[in-house]
Amino acid sequence: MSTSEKEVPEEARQEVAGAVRRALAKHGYANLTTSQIAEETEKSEAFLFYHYDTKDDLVSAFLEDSIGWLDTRLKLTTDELETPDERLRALCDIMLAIDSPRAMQGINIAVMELLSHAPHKESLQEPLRVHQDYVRDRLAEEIRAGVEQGIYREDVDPESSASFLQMTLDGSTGSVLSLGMEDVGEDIREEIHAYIDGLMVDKK
Amino acid sequence: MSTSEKEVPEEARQEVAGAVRRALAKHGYANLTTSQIAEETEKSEAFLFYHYDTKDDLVSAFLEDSIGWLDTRLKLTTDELETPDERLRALCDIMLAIDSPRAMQGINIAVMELLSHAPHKESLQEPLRVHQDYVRDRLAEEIRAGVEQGIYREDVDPESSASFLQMTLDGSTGSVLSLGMEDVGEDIREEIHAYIDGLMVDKK
DNA sequence: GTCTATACAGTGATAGAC
DNA sequence: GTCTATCACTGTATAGAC
Repeated sequence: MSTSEKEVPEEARQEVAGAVRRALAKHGYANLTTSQIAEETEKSEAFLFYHYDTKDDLVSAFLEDSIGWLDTRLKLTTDELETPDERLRALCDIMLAIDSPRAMQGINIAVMELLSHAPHKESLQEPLRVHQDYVRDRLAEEIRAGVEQGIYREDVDPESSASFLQMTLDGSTGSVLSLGMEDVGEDIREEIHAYIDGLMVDKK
Repeated sequence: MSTSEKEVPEEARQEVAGAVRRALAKHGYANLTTSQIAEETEKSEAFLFYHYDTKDDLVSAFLEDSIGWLDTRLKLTTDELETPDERLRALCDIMLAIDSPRAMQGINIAVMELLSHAPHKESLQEPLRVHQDYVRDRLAEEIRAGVEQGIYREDVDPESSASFLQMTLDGSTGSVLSLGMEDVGEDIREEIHAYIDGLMVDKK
């Protein structure tokens, strides 16, 4: 981390993170340039390099901001739900970016893209791992609560099921959103909810 | 497609496709340069531009070659299996790149990476869609056969289940392989096979 | 057909004025 | 702190020799 976090004022951080998000949405990571990021700002390109040392740092700033954003969004939604089952399904819906604001979709796609480039870019790995772990832990948390409350079967392993759900959600973001198959989205959602149904104790 | 396919001799196609695959595995798509591709060849950089018009065409050549490669590999494996259920599970294992040759893992990761950049690169979309459709159709085919033979439940929708499986396989490639969580791979495999178990008619 | 050499257009990052 | 101007460098693609 070439840019120490304390140095950058909150206002600039917000502006940069948003600009990177919009630039990523428009141009993708592979062709992302600092001048494109600057275009999404009211400021100039030099503004970016005054606050951050390198282009990598700009992307990292976006990633950290996204995790915070996601955190807030997930808390907001699940706080007003009663049962673990409702919360688990709501979490999946959010990650599927169904009925979500534009920014959420942008974040999901961008994270997916960065994820696929992580093997070749060390600086991306740690923040992405934090992001992935955070989501999986939230899923596992609700599944575990569901098991304890007798909603899900005793033999359900919260960790494995959470990983499985996350893979599917990631994959969905990757191919459904990326290739623009919007119509498949609803199908996938139903399949995911069917999978969750399968976790529940048989109600006869 | 700026480079007509007929023009390029088979020998050159093979050499280029392999070089792109190795270069992609080493450096990733975002930082891929034509000189890196040339380094994976016995030839020079100009050799590439003699046979192909643009860098994009080089990547497309790799994609088309990969689909052919995958096709052969899938046929080879499934041909020697008896039941749709065995074949479906074998297909999933291959896509998970478990016990697969290096080249297969490289292809999976590369396809994943290209997939995530597809929204921003029109030239990638069609070959990738072909690839995705091909895999999903193979999965759906076996599921449909399984339903017809009474192995899977009557109410299983082959298309939806195939999509769901594919999302999970893609997601697995994306995060498991990309972030280097090799140990999670076996867990995911078990969950996928458990999902397939869930498609089967209850044996009581 | 393949090479070496190079043209030409960006790109990330900096300098110095304000 | 933010700008304009600019630099050093890399990357794609081409020219011309062989």
